[in-house]
Amino acid sequence: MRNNTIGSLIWLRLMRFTNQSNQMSNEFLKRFDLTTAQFDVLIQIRTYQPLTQMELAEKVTVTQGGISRMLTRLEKEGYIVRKQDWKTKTISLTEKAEAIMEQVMPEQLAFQTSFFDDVLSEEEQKTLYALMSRVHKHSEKKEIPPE
Amino acid sequence: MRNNTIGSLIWLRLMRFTNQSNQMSNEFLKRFDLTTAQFDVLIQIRTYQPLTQMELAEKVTVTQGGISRMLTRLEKEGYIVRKQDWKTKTISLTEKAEAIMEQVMPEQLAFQTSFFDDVLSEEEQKTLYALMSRVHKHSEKKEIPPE
DNA sequence: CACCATCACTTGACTAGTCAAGTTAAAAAT
DNA sequence: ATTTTTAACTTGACTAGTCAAGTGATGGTG
Repeated sequence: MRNNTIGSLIWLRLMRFTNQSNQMSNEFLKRFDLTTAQFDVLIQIRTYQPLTQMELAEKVTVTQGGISRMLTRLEKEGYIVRKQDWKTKTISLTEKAEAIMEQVMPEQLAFQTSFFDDVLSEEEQKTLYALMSRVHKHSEKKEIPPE
Repeated sequence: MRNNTIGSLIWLRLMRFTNQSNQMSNEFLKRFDLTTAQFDVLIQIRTYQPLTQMELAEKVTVTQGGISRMLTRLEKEGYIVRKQDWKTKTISLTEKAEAIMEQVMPEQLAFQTSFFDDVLSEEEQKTLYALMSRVHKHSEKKEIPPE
């Protein structure tokens, strides 16, 4: 058996690229005292607030435990508030986070966009998006092969 | 300013997909008592052994510190050996790891490949690979915009 | 030959996440 | 009205990684 398929080459590229661009995004966001993961969570809260931890966890595809820890950090930094509301905790942004996001969002958008705008035409980007959408959607309903 | 560009949509898909498929890969590799990160490192060692930690770190795009920790774990599990050799540490696989890799490699290759083979034609996969290669290569020489 | 720089690696303090067991408060059942 | 169940969240023990300060052996220079 040969030890490479197109699929496995794509997989590797994808992993290395996301890893790399994630680090660069962290470096970029450092000027706002944010990490990529934090930005991602704050964006979701801003869009859907008020919401519960369960809902948020699902949106950012992290476990319950992961979101709990992340929110503890964000709360300590004064970006969000959680209030016990019935048996659920309702999350919303503070003024501080609201203000920061207003400033960061357009910059981060431009930063992300530049990874693609710099090297691909509009048409190519559409193709890439379409292909990745199909791959992603398929992966969501994929099952792990049995032992 | 609108809050989405094609680029940012691609970015999100890429992040979510790699995150998702990484978790699935971890689940898959559990039967061999390996994680995706460990498999990735072992593959590189197998291909280039004997090599130094610096070289390895670069191949898997992790920092010096990261590779040091990873190798400590792999050594504890008996997968690799490090021997002080001049002022460098030379890494190589143990028999145990060699045997496991022989078994895991084709399965993991098939697993990775299935993410794409299931939904894209050969032609589409080539297109996706070409586009991602360009994006990835560009990102490697990209600079973080100044403050 | 002693001293200092340098290179390869390690380590302490973090972020970010996983899983599984442990809380806690409201709902349902007896 | 007390007990049990359940849903939402937390936490302990890990993996995986970052950065920056700390080792330790090698090798050049005064």
